[in-house]
Amino acid sequence: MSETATHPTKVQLLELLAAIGTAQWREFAAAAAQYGLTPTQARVLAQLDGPVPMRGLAALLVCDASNVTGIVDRLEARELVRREPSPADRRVKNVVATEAGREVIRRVREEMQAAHGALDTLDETESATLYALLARLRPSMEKS
Amino acid sequence: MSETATHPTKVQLLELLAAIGTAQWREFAAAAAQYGLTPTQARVLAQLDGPVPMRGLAALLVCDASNVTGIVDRLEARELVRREPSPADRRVKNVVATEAGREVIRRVREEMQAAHGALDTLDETESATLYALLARLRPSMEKS
DNA sequence: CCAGATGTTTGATGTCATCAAGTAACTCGA
DNA sequence: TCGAGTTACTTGATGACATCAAACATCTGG
Repeated sequence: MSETATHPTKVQLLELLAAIGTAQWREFAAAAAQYGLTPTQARVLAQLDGPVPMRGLAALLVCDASNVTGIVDRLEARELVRREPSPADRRVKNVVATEAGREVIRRVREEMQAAHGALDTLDETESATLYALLARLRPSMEKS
Repeated sequence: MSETATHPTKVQLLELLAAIGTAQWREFAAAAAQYGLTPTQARVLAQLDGPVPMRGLAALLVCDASNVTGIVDRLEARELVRREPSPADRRVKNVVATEAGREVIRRVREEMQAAHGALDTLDETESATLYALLARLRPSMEKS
């Protein structure tokens, strides 16, 4: 392990971010799996605070709309989600989490937090600093 | 938008980390796609500094060994990778990046760095601080 | 030397991803 | 108002990943 605590290179920072990112993704996948969900299904469920049209889910997941059909089909088959027609636009189907769906995603979230005990070792100043620095890395998502 | 810059909650930090993680993953996927690689293929290629047995790749990817067979098949079909028998153990096949494979992954890495201009806005003190804080979040990955 | 463990592949199956095409419904201008 | 164009969703074809179970060759230890 190298001694670069004082001046990490850009590459080192990128790699560290990537390592943390994949670790977190695996934790999320594991938590979802405990409830028989794929990561993608859990991700969809997590977006459903209110009714969301299929098209909106595709935008959130950054994927083709036709993909969402199948994902919601599987969630619906397990009664975690419901399609209901939009009153405003008969083309649109709004996806809504059922009570069971909300319960499942609530538990997944709980486990994610429990898994991250490391965050508890940061004091308030440190977490504020970390948050501020990370916020500057958050992409605004301009076009390429 | 809430006013919690001074004291972000654990949940907010987790969400910010997740947002950055998925953004980075998408950038990686986009960079890989420019060379006709799937994210997984690029990830495998990135691991191949030296010869790595199939089993080792499965461990790095945290997936079933049988999965690696197909991934390496596709990379090998495009001459980005080669299987060579291990001299030490005739069961083992070592995967090695070809010259073309090394070149491709080098370019993917370059684009990743270019994409992250945001990192350049951190001065040395800031990046050192960020690195130190993130390092404390890096999981040691004990068993469950 | 033989029983068990290990490394790789194959085959079956399921989920996620794309694209192309089709249907229904909305919108807007002529 | 009517019709062309856009939008929302689904279906079908195809391909990459992911798992598991099973087969096979090879190593390893007693």
